[in-house]
Amino acid sequence: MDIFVRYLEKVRTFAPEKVEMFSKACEYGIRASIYIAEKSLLDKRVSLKEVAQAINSPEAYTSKILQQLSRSAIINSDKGPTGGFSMDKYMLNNVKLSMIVSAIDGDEIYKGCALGLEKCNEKMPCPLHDQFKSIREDLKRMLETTTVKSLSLNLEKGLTFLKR
Amino acid sequence: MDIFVRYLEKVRTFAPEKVEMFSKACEYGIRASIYIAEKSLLDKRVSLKEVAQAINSPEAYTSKILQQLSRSAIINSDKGPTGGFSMDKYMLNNVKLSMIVSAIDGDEIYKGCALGLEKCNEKMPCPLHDQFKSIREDLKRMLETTTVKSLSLNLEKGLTFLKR
DNA sequence: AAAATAATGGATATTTTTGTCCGCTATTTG
DNA sequence: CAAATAGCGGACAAAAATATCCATTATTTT
Repeated sequence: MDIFVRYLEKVRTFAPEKVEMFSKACEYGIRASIYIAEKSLLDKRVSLKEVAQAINSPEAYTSKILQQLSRSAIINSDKGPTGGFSMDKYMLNNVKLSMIVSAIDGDEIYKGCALGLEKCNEKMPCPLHDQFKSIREDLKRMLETTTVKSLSLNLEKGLTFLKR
Repeated sequence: MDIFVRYLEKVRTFAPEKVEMFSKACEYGIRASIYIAEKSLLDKRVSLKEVAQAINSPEAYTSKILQQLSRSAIINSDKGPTGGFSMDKYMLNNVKLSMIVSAIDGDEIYKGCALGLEKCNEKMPCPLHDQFKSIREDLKRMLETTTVKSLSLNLEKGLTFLKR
């Protein structure tokens, strides 16, 4: 058994430790947005510290991501005492997940080739082009139709969770 | 215009440059497997150099990935002159994409939580749990049902491409 | 048996992503 | 207008992914 474990450890020395759908930055960005939206529904601003605690993320790194979302006009940020992050009524009703993802990760996940080929298209498809077509389209449609508001409402109702 | 370009450059200094579905290692691994399978259908072994050229990947890095696939018993490797990589008849008929992906990237893409939460499940779902359910299932099903052989046949027919 | 060939394994280097630190700026409150 | 608060921006640090180098091992050919 011990030998087996060591073997497996050795086997994975060069390969990625974890591969997920979005980057960590994007995961934090989505979680933070949902939390900020939830509080904005109650007309509350939230500080960086509060956000980081609520979504269990590193504070300084989260700060960078919120800056990015703020520059992308998805959230508002205000300095000084009583300052913090918020989402205005218009954004609350209109921000889709796709906007957050493209502000942080870009559009590669559902636009790029699954095998990383630069020139992969209908005329010159990679071997997985057809197989991925519907999956990418579904992902795209889902991100473009899901509003942050709807997600924050479920969160507020205690139906979903942002931590751990 | 110049100012605009500089602004955009600055804005993305902290975020990922590119986020794709699979790791680079896995992309190379899938492409290499399809190429090796194509040649194995003609009872030909291929060298590392030939593989790297065919799929346009860094040779030394590709070597590591082929080692991993070899250790995972997905491909065979033989040393010495006339040596190289190949896939035996049994593997040719049975290897699914899912086997290559889990040998390199693991199962996180379709098993893990889209928002990176460790304990995300039906009882305690993240805000995107339901939205991602069918997408992850579709991805899983596709990877588990697509054979490398079928992909290599399309490649041989000139219907698909592995480069650029 | 020697030479040539091709993969292997370990060490190391580079690049990207993730994460931290800290002085600065803007805003509010007293 | 001074003090306190909270985000901003730039530099820096750590960790992970990607990539390279080279000596060694196994195999085949001569």
